[in-house]
Amino acid sequence: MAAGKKSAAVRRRRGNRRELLLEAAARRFLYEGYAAASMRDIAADAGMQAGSIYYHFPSKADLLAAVHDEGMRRISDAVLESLEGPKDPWQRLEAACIAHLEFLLEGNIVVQALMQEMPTGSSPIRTRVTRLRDDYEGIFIRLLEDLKLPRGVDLHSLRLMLLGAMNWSFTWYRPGAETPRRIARKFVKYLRISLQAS
Amino acid sequence: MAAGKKSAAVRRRRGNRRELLLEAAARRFLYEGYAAASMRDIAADAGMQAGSIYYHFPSKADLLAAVHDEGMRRISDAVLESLEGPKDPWQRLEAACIAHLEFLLEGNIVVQALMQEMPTGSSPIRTRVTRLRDDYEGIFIRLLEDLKLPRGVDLHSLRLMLLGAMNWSFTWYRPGAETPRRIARKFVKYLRISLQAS
DNA sequence: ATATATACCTAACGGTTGTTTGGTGAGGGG
DNA sequence: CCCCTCACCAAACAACCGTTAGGTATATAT
Repeated sequence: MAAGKKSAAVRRRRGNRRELLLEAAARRFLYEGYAAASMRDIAADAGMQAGSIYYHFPSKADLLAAVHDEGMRRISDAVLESLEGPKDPWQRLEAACIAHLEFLLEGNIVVQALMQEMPTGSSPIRTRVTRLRDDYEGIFIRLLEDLKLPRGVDLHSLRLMLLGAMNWSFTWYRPGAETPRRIARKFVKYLRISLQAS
Repeated sequence: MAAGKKSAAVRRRRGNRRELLLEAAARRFLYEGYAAASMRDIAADAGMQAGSIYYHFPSKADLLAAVHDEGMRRISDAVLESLEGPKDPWQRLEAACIAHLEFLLEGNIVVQALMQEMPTGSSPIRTRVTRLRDDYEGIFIRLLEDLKLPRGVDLHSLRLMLLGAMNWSFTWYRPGAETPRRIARKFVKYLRISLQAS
């Protein structure tokens, strides 16, 4: 069909520019924060005018939401892909943590922007982003369940502890020192020693 | 001396208003973020005009720095005070973690404002705040050293893991559920099982 | 060749921002 | 009584903000 062909070509062009905009926005949001990042600066980084952003996104808040959506999608894909290889439950947890930290600390800027700022207030945007985050963390809940830990171990607190330690590393990580892979391995090792002993 | 008497009275008046301003600023910074919080709103919360802030602080950035200074001072005092009782190293660590989490999750708004936003860029303000933070975390390094853990345990990573897990709890903690005290106890318990077993 | 949709640009709008300036009443010291 | 410092107020400043309206070049469809 000619109609389908055209549609695909148009989508490609639109998508390219849109993605450029998304990355520019992510970078500004990450380094300056949402409120301090101006639409004019974001547009300039993407090589366009401020008003042109509104062809792609209806508002600044929607732009932030789009960055969050895309970031969550990318890190989710990466973690799920890392789980395709290993079969042993502890190896699977380790693989997921490595993927999580590598994407968070060295991966795409869109993923890193997730750490800087949640959409504030109680807007519908915030609730949707929160749900995306919960879905993602659900992956780790299932991984912890598969470990068949002794009863009495609180999987809820455990997940919060592990993800908290990893996410906070975003605030102190510096590229020269320890790799994300080694950090992830260490955190999992500590937990493993702990919980197998009990 | 009459001069000394007057000076004290003046200082008291000045200090009271300044502190009110500091708490108003902390609340706005916490709930809206630094950039989104306007000097007019902060001033209104403290019952004064926007311009009057500049009698107490030379700029908005300095106001943020003052909030950080005060917050770090308060949580440091609280943690150090919690260490005056217990003698056993593990009990001391637990006491410090409880004090840390209680102040962070339920304590004064000035302390909570610490979690929202670090001063951005590479300004001298940021470096000073970073040093304050390092000093504070030094308390925990010393507590971990006192545990006399088996060699091979990386105290550096351990501190980052423990503090990371605790600090990140700020993002998911909700007042109705588990208390900060119980959360802190759980985190320390996990570590304790882990490291004594190895 | 004409029509149409896409992907922008230019220019402007009203509002808000951090900050400055000049003034002012209260209250204690001499 | 005067004076002076403290702790503010009122008003304005230029700059910048998110957003909108209207125009336009390009590429495709007919």
